[in-house]
Amino acid sequence: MAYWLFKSEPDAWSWDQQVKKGDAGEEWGGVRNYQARNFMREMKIGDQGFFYHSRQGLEIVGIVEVCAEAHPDSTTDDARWECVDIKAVKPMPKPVSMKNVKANPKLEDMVLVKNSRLSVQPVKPEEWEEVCRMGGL
DNA sequence: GCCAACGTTGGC
DNA sequence: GCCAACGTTGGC
Repeated sequence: MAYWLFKSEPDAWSWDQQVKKGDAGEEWGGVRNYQARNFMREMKIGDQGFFYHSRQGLEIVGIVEVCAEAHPDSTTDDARWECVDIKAVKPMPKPVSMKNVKANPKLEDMVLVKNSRLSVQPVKPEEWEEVCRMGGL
């Protein structure tokens, strides 16, 4: 079981929209970054991820689960791009903000802090536990 | 809204 | 294959 983090601007695709999709989930399409795509190729069904609101919100608002492994991205004909499907699992009782993440020494190596531009990122198990604890889970 | 950081593109 | 120019992202 691996852990990940998915970033989205709530203007484009928000946690609420993701929740409304329910167990059907939603294709995480539109990613045009090789690093991010490569991480999606590594994902397995059942892997867990944080759902993070960038630009507006700047906080981890919920937990999602991978419900389809990497497949061609339907938002393009370009065969280079693939994506997974994810579904909402549960919201964070207390969303964990970027500020809180930065203030926590245990999370100083998180990709979210180190490379804030990467839209799909791996999360270490110890980071996962720490963020869940901070989020009230 | 600004702008630094990063990834990609394309001329050489 | 280098690297300058450009476009985009995302925290502030």
